Amino acid sequence: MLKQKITLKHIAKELDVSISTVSKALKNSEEISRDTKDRIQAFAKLYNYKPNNIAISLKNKRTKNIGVIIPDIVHHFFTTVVRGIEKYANAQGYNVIVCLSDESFDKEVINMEMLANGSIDGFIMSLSAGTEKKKDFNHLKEVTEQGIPLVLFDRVTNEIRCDKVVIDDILGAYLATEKLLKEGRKKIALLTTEDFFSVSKNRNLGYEKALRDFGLVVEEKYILRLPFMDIDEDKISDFLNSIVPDAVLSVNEIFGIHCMRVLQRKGLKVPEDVSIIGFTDGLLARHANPSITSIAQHGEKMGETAARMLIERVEREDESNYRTEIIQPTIITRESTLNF
Amino acid sequence: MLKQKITLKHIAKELDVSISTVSKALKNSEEISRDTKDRIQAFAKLYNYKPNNIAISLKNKRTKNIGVIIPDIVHHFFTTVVRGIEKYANAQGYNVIVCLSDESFDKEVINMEMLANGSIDGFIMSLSAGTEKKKDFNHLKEVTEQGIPLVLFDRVTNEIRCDKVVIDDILGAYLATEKLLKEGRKKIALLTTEDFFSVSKNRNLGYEKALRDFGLVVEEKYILRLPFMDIDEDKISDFLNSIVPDAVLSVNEIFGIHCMRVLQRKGLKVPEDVSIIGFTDGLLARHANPSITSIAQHGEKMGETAARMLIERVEREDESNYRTEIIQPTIITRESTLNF
DNA sequence: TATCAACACGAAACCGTTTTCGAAGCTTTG
DNA sequence: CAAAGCTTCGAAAACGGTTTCGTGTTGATA
Repeated sequence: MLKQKITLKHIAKELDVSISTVSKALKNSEEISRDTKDRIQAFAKLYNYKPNNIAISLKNKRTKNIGVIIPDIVHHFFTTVVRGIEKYANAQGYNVIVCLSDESFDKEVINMEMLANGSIDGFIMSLSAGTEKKKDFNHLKEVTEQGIPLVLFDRVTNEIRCDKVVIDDILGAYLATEKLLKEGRKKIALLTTEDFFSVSKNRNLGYEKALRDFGLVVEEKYILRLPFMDIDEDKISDFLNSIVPDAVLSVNEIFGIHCMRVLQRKGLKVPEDVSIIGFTDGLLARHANPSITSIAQHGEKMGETAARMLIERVEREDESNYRTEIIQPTIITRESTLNF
Repeated sequence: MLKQKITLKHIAKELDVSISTVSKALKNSEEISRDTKDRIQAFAKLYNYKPNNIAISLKNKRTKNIGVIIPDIVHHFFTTVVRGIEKYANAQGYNVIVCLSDESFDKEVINMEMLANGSIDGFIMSLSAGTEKKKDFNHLKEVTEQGIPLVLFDRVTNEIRCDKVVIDDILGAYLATEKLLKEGRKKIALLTTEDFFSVSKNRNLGYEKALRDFGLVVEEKYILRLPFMDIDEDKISDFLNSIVPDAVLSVNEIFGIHCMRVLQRKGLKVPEDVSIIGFTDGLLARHANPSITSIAQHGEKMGETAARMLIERVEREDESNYRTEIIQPTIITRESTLNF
């Protein structure tokens, strides 16, 4: 009952030819006579022969696997990136091995080591919070020094020379802030995280730049820095008691939506009294009531781009001209802003 | 500059011993003298030797890779399952190769074939919508006949004999409906999809059973069947014009949250006028305003369970006693119900 | 001193392919 | 008719490991 996988050796023995002949016949080599090829190919089809991937990988030192290491998978943005990677990679005949670092430096290192010993042809990754805090990139350095191609996306570092894909976070925040300013908003609050995230830092910069460009000053009291991934409506509530903004820019979806909840409970109307724009065009923004105007990061495009850069490098195998592709964010207008 | 990966052969030549000696020394074999082992191990450590995964896979016909095929990754439930699989698998030294079927039968088949030729030790999958509609499971049959272990989760079929993990959807819907009834609700609407999804069908059954147990009749006019993955607030609005429910049970998060939006725009208050319970305890339910009472499907536990069942079977390699583990759903009480 | 076990190591097969090279057997050519 | 050239195939090495089995050396024992 257990149909054992058939190998070249089996076919060779059965048809009384050599393994090499079978191999060549199945590749339609000119070396083999029409007759023999027909016999072998028919037999192979009958028994549904498929070459063993592992053996092929060992032979040509190519696995056709891509290793993807992301901090978290229960996260809309990363999920869209993975989808983009998957689509492009699959179309090129590559498989995607996904590992989660769980925002931990140690897990990131372990995962890289697990995959770096032949399992994959290259890495696509976004740094864990732990790594960004620690600023230790030796595991990345080791991998690139071994000649394994690496593409960093979103959470990147200048310490490593490799291909990168980022979005222009400064521009994104600028666009958002500009839109709020053009609606006539003057007291624009910023909900952000601690600064060690490269993305948050850049978003803060864009916000500040827009304010200054419009002749306003950046006031620290309008900025609320919340701990990463911690949703504490009380802190937001306290913040909104200390100042009364007429608009809010949030560097992520979660902070934005909870800010809206707090505002609504204080009896304020969105967008009549307060406009809200949030980063990340995810499910929450789309389905909230009112739906939230967002800065789209185009994760799927980012994933596709990263996969394209990686596969190109894997197949060209040169190690020069590292590029950084910059994805342009766009603003998606929804109900949480005035939109005239 | 390009540090080539070092192999047993390199070490052997450098230290003037045989490859077998190196291999044994690195495994601390008793056969090799303390002296030689020390030399070899020191050298290996110095040059950071790591055995090549592919070679090992070829030798022991074990890849330590698990293939996961899911319909979509930008979907909170599947994402939590993947996380559960990843955690358990990683802890056991396995890697996870994720493939997306995109709800398409053809892609599901292609993905399985790509992985079935040696790349993985076993499959964990949830059927695509296309496959459930087509009722063609030959690709699954082929794989199991080859002796490749398979675990189905959530969207499963009776046609295939293998391990399965499902949640008790009937119970979940029953619990939800029961809660609404106990709140005194009498006119409970059901938002569901077409019947070919095994999950939706069971949820409908649970809803109907609860109504009957409480002496109510199931009225078709209280049931709205929406196309899969299509969010059309107008249809919901029309539905809510034709009947006036005092509670709504939605078989997924999206329908539920949009139903709430429509109700709110009609001036109805949730939960004062209408209670809402939705399946899938995802981001939307958690962060909505008001937050939505949900049936938690415990995706992470499901993933863990599936991974455990698969790895056990891979490592025991027997082919009997297929089990179906049933995850118990639980109700998570939030703001969209009365909760007394 | 001859015998034998223990020790330490190497040769070789094997996993399933690909690919180079050599060598038959046949046909063509001068 | 001999040399050359095709056609068609097989042997063997290679990828990087693991593992079985054999063997030479050493020291102990009778």
